[in-house]
Order: sequence, then C-alpha cells, then structure tokens
Amino acid sequence: MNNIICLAGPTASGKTALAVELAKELNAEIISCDSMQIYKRMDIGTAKPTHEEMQGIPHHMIDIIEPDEPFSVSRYCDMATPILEDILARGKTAIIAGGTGLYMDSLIRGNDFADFPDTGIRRHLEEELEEVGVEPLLERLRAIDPYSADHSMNNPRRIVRALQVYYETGETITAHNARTQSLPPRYSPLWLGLDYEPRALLYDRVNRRVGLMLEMGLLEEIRTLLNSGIPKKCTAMQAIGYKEFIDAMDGFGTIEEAADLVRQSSRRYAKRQLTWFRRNKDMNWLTRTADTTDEEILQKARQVIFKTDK
RNA sequence: GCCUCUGUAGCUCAGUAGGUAGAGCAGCGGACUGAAAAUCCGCGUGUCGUUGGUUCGAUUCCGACCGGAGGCA
Repeated sequence: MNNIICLAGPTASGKTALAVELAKELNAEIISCDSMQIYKRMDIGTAKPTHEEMQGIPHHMIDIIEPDEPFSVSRYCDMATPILEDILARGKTAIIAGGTGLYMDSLIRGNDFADFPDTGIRRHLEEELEEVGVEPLLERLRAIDPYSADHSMNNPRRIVRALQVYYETGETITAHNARTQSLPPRYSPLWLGLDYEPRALLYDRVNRRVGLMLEMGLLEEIRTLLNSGIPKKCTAMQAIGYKEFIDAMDGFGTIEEAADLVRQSSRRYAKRQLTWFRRNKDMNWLTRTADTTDEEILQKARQVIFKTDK
C-alpha cells in the first residue's frame, strides 16, 4: 500500500472527516495542507478541526504560526517535508489533506526554493505599482524575462512576484521554474479527490457552513484577533470569512450582506480549487451525489486505496 | 365581477417601426509553481406565459385563456 495519500477537494467537501476515518483504519497521521489553518487563533472561520473531530489522530501543520507572521509555499514545504519524512520513518502512513493545491503540489514535487532574505523589495514594488500602474512594471519584466511578461499580462500580482524573485535571487522566475520542473517529483502519492454532483450539493454545504460559523461565534473570534493587535491588512485577515466581516464591522454594509459575500466568495473559491485539482491526471475522484452516505464514500476510498496498491 | 398594468436568461430588467433577443448580478470554464481562502483570463446559458388568428415570416400586432400586481365595486 502506498504510504502517502493526498486527500484533496474544495472547501466544505468533507475532507477533514474522511481524513480522520481513513487515518484510523490505516494507522496514519494527518498533515494539513491549508494555507489558513496554519494560523493560530483562527479556528472558526478556517473550519479548523476541533480536538474532538481529530479523534486522537495526530494532525500536523495546524496552528503553527501567528496570524501576522509572513508565510509562503516555501515555508510550508520547509516545515512539512521533515514531518512527512518522520512519519514515513516511523513506518506510518501520511495523509496529506487539504484544499491548497499550490502547497500540496509543491510538497509532493519537492520544489526547491532558494533562500532569500526579506529585503523589502516586494513592498517597494507594490508602492510603485500603486503609483504608476502595471505598464511600467510589465515593461521592466519584459526586458529581463519576456516569457514571464507574456504570461502575466494583466496580473499585477504575478508581475510583482516575477520581478521580486529576479531581484532577490538573480534568477528569472522562468529559469527557476524550468529548473524545478525538470526534476522528477519527490513523492508518488495516491491521490484522492472529493467532489459533488451536481455542484449545487457542494454549494448548499458551503452556504450552510457560513451560517454555522456565525452561530459558533466567528464575529467574536475576529474581534478578539483585532483587539490583540492583528492588523486588518495582513494576509491572514484577507481570508474568506474574515475580510468581509471586518468590512461590515467597519460600517461597510450589514452583517447579513457580508455573510452573503462570504457565501459567494466561498463558492467561487471552491470552483477554483476544483479547477486546480482537475488538471491532476492521477486524481482518483470520489464523487458524491444527493444520496451518497459517509459510509459509502469511505468504502469508495478504501476500494481505490487497496485496488491501486496491491 | 369589471377596469388598468404586467409576464423576455437562475434573478432584476432592456429591446425588436414584424426578420427567433441583450445588459447587470448570479452562474459556468480556464490559468496558476516563493502572498494562493490570493491574483488574473474567457463564456449569455433563452419554448420571449399558453393557445388561436393576421402575415412569406409573430417574442413583437389582434383575440382568448392562465399566472402576478394594483384599482373600482
């Protein structure tokens, strides 16, 4: 049996519960792959598994940094790789579960990120972007890395990123990507993907969960974070379910309007996650319909796990 | 019961001097490799309420019916 299982799927698809059930049967530990559950004290809005839901299964890569700390896929890989190696060394199975496709793919492929110090170049570039717009930055990128410029057309975020990587490392992002992609993937996990058919089933779950988060005290959680000095503009506070309610608390719209926005953003996010995972040709999709039970989906997962590996 | 208004995309609505229709929102598809719950690109998805009539041709004009809103009783 493959001792690494990647369990992917959109938000609210039931990854957490399935991961725990599988872990119990396979004597596995879970490595969370979620760009927001890494933050401490952001529990309700990120749908972090509770102590109870974990059912004694070790969960890694949750609550590992403060909400105002900088984070990146590079740091994720740096921290998660040794944990994964340790689980395997102890003869156990690792279930990498989550919805952040970029992190999951990078961890599996063993992407090699050169260190670079935070020199503040990014902030500088962002200020420039603010003042003069995208065009001049795009032109500069075109001069050093035409390929990247052509593929970042209207995407300021990626233009800034490409320039930053070049200035910090001296290597263009195109060259860096080509180099890492030429390496064979570091691991060959079994891929499981959760999906729903029709889509409305998934969206119902997403919509319902937003209401549950409010009932569980999401607004109080946000207030506590802000009162403890977490800046509103840090990455963690840009998470869906946080930024919208912060705006409402600041007087831009009502809580109910914000909840509608959260539901909408979550639906769009779920769709983007599916787009990301769909291009993975190794994915074994576990698709649920209206009458699929939890037990049936677990059974499907077992079938894939044991059929593929024997 | 009578009168008036109204029925076009999932929603709110525009439009066609008669030649099978288009905006916003919602939605759908895609990209993504050092912020990724981020950022960006693309796409109208339609028995024009139903049914007769006039017409070469009706979503458009006329009638009836059905649904909705308001008014008079």
